[in-house]
Amino acid sequence: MPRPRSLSHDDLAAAALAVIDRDGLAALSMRAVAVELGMGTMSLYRYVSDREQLEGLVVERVLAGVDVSPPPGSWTDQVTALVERVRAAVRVHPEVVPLTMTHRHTSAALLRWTEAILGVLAGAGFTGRRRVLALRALLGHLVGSLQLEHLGPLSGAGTGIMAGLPREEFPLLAETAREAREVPPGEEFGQGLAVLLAGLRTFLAMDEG
Amino acid sequence: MPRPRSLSHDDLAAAALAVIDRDGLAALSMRAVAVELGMGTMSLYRYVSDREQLEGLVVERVLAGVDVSPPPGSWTDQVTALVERVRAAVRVHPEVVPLTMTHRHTSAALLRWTEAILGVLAGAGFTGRRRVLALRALLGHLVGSLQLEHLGPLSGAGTGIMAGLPREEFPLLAETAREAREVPPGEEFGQGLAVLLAGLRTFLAMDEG
DNA sequence: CGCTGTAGGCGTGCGGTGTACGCTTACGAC
DNA sequence: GTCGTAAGCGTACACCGCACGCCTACAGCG
Repeated sequence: MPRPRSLSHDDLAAAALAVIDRDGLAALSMRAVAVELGMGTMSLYRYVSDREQLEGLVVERVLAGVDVSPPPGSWTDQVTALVERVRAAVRVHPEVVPLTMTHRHTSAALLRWTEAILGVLAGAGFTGRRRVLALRALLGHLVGSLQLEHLGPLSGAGTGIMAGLPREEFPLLAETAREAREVPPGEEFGQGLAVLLAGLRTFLAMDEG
Repeated sequence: MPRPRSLSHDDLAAAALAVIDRDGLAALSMRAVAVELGMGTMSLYRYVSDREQLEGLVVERVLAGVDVSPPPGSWTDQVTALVERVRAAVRVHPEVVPLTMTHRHTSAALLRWTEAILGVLAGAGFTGRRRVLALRALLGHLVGSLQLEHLGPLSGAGTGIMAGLPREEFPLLAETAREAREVPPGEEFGQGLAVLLAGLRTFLAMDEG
């Protein structure tokens, strides 16, 4: 009976995401989001109990569009597609990567995605503890790659520094870093995933044979 | 000729680490470290130009003790040992995990470690781009596993929530989460690494054959 | 011994953060 | 038209990193 809400949770998330995309994750603050929405800072707390919860809404918004239906193909193709879709969704907003780490376990979208991955793994013959470890390994690769790519891409400054390291002390590192500068992020991620899947396939074969 | 320094960089790092271990990473502040050292907040800036640099010192201290000499054995055994040593060093101070992510590329200890890993990979026959991708995959697994373990261990609350999910909507997730609660973190990490190494081995064989 | 210059240590203050609390005000139902 | 509820906001507090300037302990020198 009192006045109706003028904003939805998704409006909040969109405003926060706009701040992040424009000014970076460090610029995300309750005040900044309030300005973005044209309202007072404390008004946000009518919709959200916490900065924490607002961050969760942002993550949810980023991940909400991910299609969790496995495409036709082998189980490795299906896993690859599902993992690549998450990566693609996150890469559109690189600055939210740290948030996806923190709020990983509260995202409904990610729960649905995990269920889909588990479905593929189960269909491939992974059961019990093997399935737990397979999921965890895939998740580890996804998280690790996103993190590495975000705060130290192969083409970035860190690699440049390594490439210029004294060759007598770090011969391999210097050479490898020079090589690394020419590896595009997509290939890095994809090949790493392929290695992991090859390993999982041998484990599966061990189990069956 | 003026009065001598009364603190070393390592003293600062030790004090900061004490704060982190006692009160958590969120409690790390220049003021808290100063209190820990029994001095004024601004005195810290005689030793350190920045909070950023102080964090770097903490990471360096945590990683400094890691032995980078590969043990005898196969190349996979050597890689496993080196990776496990970093994991062991970081696990002593779980709260610094996020810092190790951020300051990864500025740590001298980690550079030496990377050089050692590359030495093992080179000895095993990895060259050029293959070596880049192998290193990156290993680093991805290390980072991802540390991150996952830190903010969502299999035995933690998140897994418990998943285990209690509605079975009609998330049948596999609920079942897998129940199974996951009994997987110790060490096994999770070790098996994931084993899978990755199995994959790398097949890639190496492909290259040779 | 006393002087002197360097650099260690510290106090204050500024602009930022998240958010607790209480007020005003718009609105739907009677 | 009146009333109750909840939306929206202003103020205030405790915390943060850090710029700036002051005071002072000390090593080297005459």
